[in-house]
Amino acid sequence: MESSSAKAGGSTRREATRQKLYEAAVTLIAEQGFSATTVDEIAERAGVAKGTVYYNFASKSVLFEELLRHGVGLLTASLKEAAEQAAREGRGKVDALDAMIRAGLVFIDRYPAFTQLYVAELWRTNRAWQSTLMVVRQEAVAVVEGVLREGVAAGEFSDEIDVQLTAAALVGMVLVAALDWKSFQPERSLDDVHAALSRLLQGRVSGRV
Amino acid sequence: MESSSAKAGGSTRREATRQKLYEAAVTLIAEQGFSATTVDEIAERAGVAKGTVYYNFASKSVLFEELLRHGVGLLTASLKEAAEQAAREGRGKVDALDAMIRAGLVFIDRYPAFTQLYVAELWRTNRAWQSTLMVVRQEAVAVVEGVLREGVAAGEFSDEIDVQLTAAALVGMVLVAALDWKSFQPERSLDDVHAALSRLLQGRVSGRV
DNA sequence: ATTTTTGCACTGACCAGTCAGTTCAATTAT
DNA sequence: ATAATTGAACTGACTGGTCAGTGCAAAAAT
Repeated sequence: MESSSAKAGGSTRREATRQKLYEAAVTLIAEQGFSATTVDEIAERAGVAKGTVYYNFASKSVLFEELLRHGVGLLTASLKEAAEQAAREGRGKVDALDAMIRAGLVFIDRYPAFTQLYVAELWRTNRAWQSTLMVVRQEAVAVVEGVLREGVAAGEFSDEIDVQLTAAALVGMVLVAALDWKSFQPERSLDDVHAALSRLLQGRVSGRV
Repeated sequence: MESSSAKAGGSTRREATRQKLYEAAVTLIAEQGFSATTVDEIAERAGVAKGTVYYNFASKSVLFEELLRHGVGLLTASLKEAAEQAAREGRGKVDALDAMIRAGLVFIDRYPAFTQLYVAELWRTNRAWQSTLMVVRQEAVAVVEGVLREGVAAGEFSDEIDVQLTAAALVGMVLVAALDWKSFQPERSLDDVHAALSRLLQGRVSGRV
C-alpha cells in the first residue's frame, strides 16, 4: 500500500476505485462484449455501488474509452522499451523486432482479456470510441513501423518491403498466435510461442534444415 | 402432406429472403456488434417485416449462428480449392501456402464485413455460439495445418516448426494485414498486399537485397 | 470540513420475441 | 379460362422485460 498522500491530481482512494472498475470492466467486456455487459454487473464485480461508477465516470462508454487508452498506453510503452533496449545494446533491427515480439507476448500473457477486447473492437465502424481507437492503434503500430524504417535505412532490411503492410502483418502474427495460445493451448510456454514466431520472422520456415 | 410444390432445394422465395437477411445482418453486426444490432434494424435493412425474421430463424442468435456457418463454409472451400490446385499443378508446399494466402485475401476482399465480424467474435467466451465458432474455426485452420504438415513430411519445411502455432500465426498475418488494408488503405491493390505477405512468408524481409 | 462512497427507488427508452391477421402463388374445381 | 381453395410466407402492432442513467440522504473515509 502506498501511504504517501500525494495531492498531485487525485486522491489515492479514488484511483483505487477506478482501478477496480477497470479490472472488472475489462474481463466482463472481453467475455461478453460492450453492449452485452451491464453497468450493474461491472459495479457488482468491482464490489462497488452503481452510483460510484457514475461518480467516477461520466458514462459507460467513457469508462470504456478510458480503459482503452489506459491499456494501449501500457502496451506502447512496453514495445518502445523493448526496441530501445535492443538499440542500447547495439543489436540489429531484426533483434529489435524479435524483442518487440517477445514484449507483445509478455503483454498478452499478462493482460489477455484486454487484448481480446481490443481486437474485437479495433475494426468496427460507427462506434462512439472509434476515433480514440484509431489514435491509440496508430501509436502502437507506429513503433513497429519505426523499427522497420530504420532497418531499411540501415540496409538491414530489403528496401522493397512495404513498411505499413509488413508492420500490420507482424502485429497480426503476434496477436493471433498469442490469442490462440491463450485460448486453445494455454499449457504451452511463452518461450515456445516466441520461438515459433521468431522462426517465421527470420524466414526459417521454408529454409531446409 | 407437407411438400406440395416443387421442392428443388427449398422454395426460391424463402431462400431469397434468408439471403437478404444474411446480407443485412452481416454488415450491421460487423459495424456495431451482435448485441448492439437490433432485429428491427436487420429487418428494415433487408426490406422485410420483423415477423419475417422470426418466420425464417428461430431467434436472433440462431440467425447469427447460421450466418457464421455459411460464411466460414465459403472460406474453407476456397482455401481447400487453392491448396488442391497448387498440388494438382505439382507445385511445392510454399506455393500452396502462397496460393492460400491469396485465396484468403480474395475472400476478405469480397466479404470484408464477414471477416470483421468473425474476428470480433472468435476469442470471446461465454457466448451462445461459442461451440459453433470453435468447430468452424478448426475447419479453416486445419487446412493450413495440413499443408504445413505435408510440407514437413516432404522435407520442404524444417521439421522444427510448430505446426499449430505457425498455422495460427500465418492466419493472423493474413487476417490483420487484410483488415488493415481494407480499413486504412483501401486504395492499395490486392497484388500489393499479396506481395508484402509473400515476402514475409518467404523470409525475404531480413535478407539483404 | 470535504471528498468519496453507499443504497436504493425510480424513470423512460429500447428491444426480443409473439401472434392474429393479410397477401401470394400455385393447385384444383367449375 | 376463371373462380375457389389452400398452405406457405409475410406483416406490424403489441407485450413483458431489461437497462442506462438519475436523485438524494445518510454514512464513511481522509
